[in-house]
Order: sequence, then C-alpha cells, then structure tokens
Amino acid sequence: MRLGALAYARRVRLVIARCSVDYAGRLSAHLPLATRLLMLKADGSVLVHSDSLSYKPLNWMSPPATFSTIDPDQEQVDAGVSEIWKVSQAKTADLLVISIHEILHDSAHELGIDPGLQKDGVEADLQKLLAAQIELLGDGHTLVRREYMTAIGPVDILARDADGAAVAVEIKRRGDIDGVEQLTRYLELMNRDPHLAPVRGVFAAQEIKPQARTLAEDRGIRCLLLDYDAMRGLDDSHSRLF
Amino acid sequence: MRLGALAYARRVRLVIARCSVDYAGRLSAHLPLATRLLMLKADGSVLVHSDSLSYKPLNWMSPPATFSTIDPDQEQVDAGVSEIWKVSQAKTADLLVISIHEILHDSAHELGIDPGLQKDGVEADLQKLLAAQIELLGDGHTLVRREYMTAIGPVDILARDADGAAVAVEIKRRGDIDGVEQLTRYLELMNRDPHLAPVRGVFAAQEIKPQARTLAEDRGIRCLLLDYDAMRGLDDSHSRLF
DNA sequence: GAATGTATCTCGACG
DNA sequence: CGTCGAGGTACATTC
Repeated sequence: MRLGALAYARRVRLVIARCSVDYAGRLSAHLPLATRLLMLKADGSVLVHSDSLSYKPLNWMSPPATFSTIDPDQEQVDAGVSEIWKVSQAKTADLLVISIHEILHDSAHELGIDPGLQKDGVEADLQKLLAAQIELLGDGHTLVRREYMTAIGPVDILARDADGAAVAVEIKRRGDIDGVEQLTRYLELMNRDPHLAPVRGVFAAQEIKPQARTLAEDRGIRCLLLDYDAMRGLDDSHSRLF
Repeated sequence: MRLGALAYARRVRLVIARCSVDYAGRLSAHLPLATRLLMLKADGSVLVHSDSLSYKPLNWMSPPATFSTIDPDQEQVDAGVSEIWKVSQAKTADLLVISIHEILHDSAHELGIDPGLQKDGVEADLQKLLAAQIELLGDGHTLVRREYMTAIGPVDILARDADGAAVAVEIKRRGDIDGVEQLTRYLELMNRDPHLAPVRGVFAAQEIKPQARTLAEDRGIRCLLLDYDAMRGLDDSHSRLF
C-alpha cells in the first residue's frame, strides 16, 4: 500500500465550460469552441467529455500529469479566452491545452478510495473445458497435455487423433489472424521434432474471423468453433442480478 | 416504475453518490458501495467514474440505452438503498443496475452539439501523402492505387517501379514486427497472381523498430522511413498549437 | 521494465 | 448492417 496515494485529497473537479482544446503528442488534435464537461481527477489527469459518445473522452491526458493555468495573451483575450489550462505529461512530452472562454459550472467533490471492480465469470477457461471435452476435436481424440511447452512458448493443447497422430490446438476467444500466425509458428517448430511429426493444427475459437479462417485453411489448419455456453453446460447461468 | 428523468435533449447530468453497481452482459461485474461520479449523457448512456484511473470508467453502459428508476424493495431499503437506477440496452440485453444510497451532488447541464475532434498525423494521412509523393519510393515509380484489395485485405499502396514491376507498400505510423508479417502475407498472396508477380515489398513507417527492420530485410522487404513533417511540408498545412 | 494478450475494447470506414 | 483494421488504444499479466 502506497502512502503517497493516501496523502492526496481524493477529489474530482467538474467544470462545464465553453472551451477549445488542443492536443499535441503522438498526433495532433483540435476541438473547436463548444460547451463541454471537463473532469479533473485527483492524479492530475484530465478528461474532456461531450454529452454523447459514451465511454471515451473527446480528448484527455493520462496520469501522471501536471496541471497549470496560464494567463492568455492580449490576442487570446480579444478572442474571448479568459483562462488557459495546460496539462502536460513529463515522460512523453504530451501536451493538452484547454482554452477556457466561459465557465458555466465548477464544483469539486471528495470521493474517497474506491474498492475497485470485481469481475466474474469472464475468464474463458475454454482451454480447461476443451481439455475436458477433448472429443470435440473429433471421435477418438485423446488429450496429451495442456500448455505443451515448445522452445517458443506453450501450445494450448496437444492431443492425438484416433490414429495416434499429433494435433496441436490453439485456442482463442476471438479467432484473429494473429492467432493463426502463432499456431503456424508452433506447427513449424513441432514438425521438426521427429517424435511429434507430423503435427496437424486446429484453430479453435468462439468466433473465427473470415480472414483468419481463410488463412488457416490455406495453411491446412482446421478451424473449430467453440460454443462456450454449451461446453460450460447450461447449469450455471450468471443470473446473479435477479 | 417511472420512466427516464433523462429524456432531455443534449444534456448531461452529473451525480456524486454513494452507490453500488452491478453489470450483467458479456460478463458480470460488481462495484461495492463507495462514493463515485455518475455521468448520464443525453443518449441514455451512463458512466461510473472514480477519481483516478483516468480515461476508462469503472463501469458503464453504451448508447443507445434506456434509463429508468425503480423503487427499492423493503430489504433494499433496510440495506440503505434510496433509489435504484436501471440502464439497459435493448439490442444486447446488457443491464446496468446502480443502487443509490445517498446523493451528494446532482446537477444537469446543457452542452449543445459538439463539432467533433479534428485529427492530424494518423496512418491515413501518411498513406495520402505517400500516394501523392509516390516518387519517395524511388525515381520513376508510379501509383497504381491505394487500398489495393486482396483476398485477405487491402494493401495500403500498390505502385510500379521504373521498370514496371509491381511494388506493394505497407504503411505504419510505428513499424513493428506485426506490420512486416502483414506485408509478408500480402506479398505471398500477390506473388501467386501471374498478372502481378513478381511483387516487391516496401515497409514504410515514421519509425521502424530494429527487430522489424531485421525481419523485413531478411525477407527482402525494403524499409522506408517517412518524415511526416517534411511530407506534409510539401503539401500545404500549418501547425495549430503554436 | 519490456513484452504479450485481452477488452463489456471503442470507433470509423467500407462493402 | 456486418466486417475489418486502427487506436494518443487502455489495461492486466507475465517474463
């Protein structure tokens, strides 16, 4: 537990203001003059929100950031700017400049320490389930082991088919091209091992993107769609809310 | 059950409240009782923020969402709940339930329509600029087209060199190994097309990581560093911040 | 700390 | 409307 975090006032400042915003960092971005919500958090970070397009701020500065206000020059005053906020991140040299024209609301609130989010039932233990239901690969398949180690990392599942031939399975929640590349590297390596070769590949996922499927099948890798709910059994539904 | 107090146009409502939050959708999640900022946007979406961990809300509901309040039952009243907010998304059946224990601040603000963010310096800009300045690939190069479609996706730029040979260009802001892999897949596919083959590859980026450069050159792919500022300078533009 | 994989990803573009 | 790729991805976990 860090004492430093406790020493700070856990406050959030909410400002509704007509403002324009400029950001310079990895890219440049500009927000023309409009009324927005500015949220200043305890760690110096700043979020600029509009009244729609949830989740993502229009613009922001990530912590740790330093906040300062500077006086507008005469030209800016003439343009209607009353105050300029400068938010900078020393490490990345990112800079967020908020030109305030008019503050319509300004309040600060003590929030206290948040116990944090508890997630539940996310972790697709697809791997565990598929290992337990290895026959989903096809009749007569047997499990050799999960997390079969190779020189470049663990293959999710190594199995053998009815004829005793090795089968390497890569499991993803969403099957993307990256996953196919990953499995391809494993297969290339494993097929150099005379104890294993020939090794066939199975790309298993709850959802397989068409391009990934195309690439996989082009490389002789079989695609297997996994039905998570069916595999988990319909017994435990996450109806904790009702 | 009374319907949304939030059916107003272009407004954002800010509430500071002691509350607990439950979410059920792709996953289940729970936030224990604590003081948080609740942001209700005009489109019915809701964000639950703490005073740190910028950018991402602790919990949220994406638009389009419908908002309603329901009265707590006796058990909930005994537990200190004064009000329950229910935010649901019809399409996905996601549900966010906020159990309000105490409201410490409550204000609503008219924001108006936001003109939106103007971005500058992303991959699309690089692609446009390189297409316009195709001679950066070398003397005598000509543009065939941007976003040349293949079965596994569009190649950023297809050009021909002074001898009329095809050149496939993959453009990245930051060139790492993934980009080289991507270009390699395109090249492999395109080289099967007798109308195109042989196709040479060029990996163009503002910044190319050493590992990516090594891999690319090992595969006969030429690396090209792009100077965005210089390229933009040949075009017409201006820096806004200073 | 760097690298890797996931995400209630979000968001835009394009067919 | 789906699909696909990029993101100032953000964020957690592992090496």
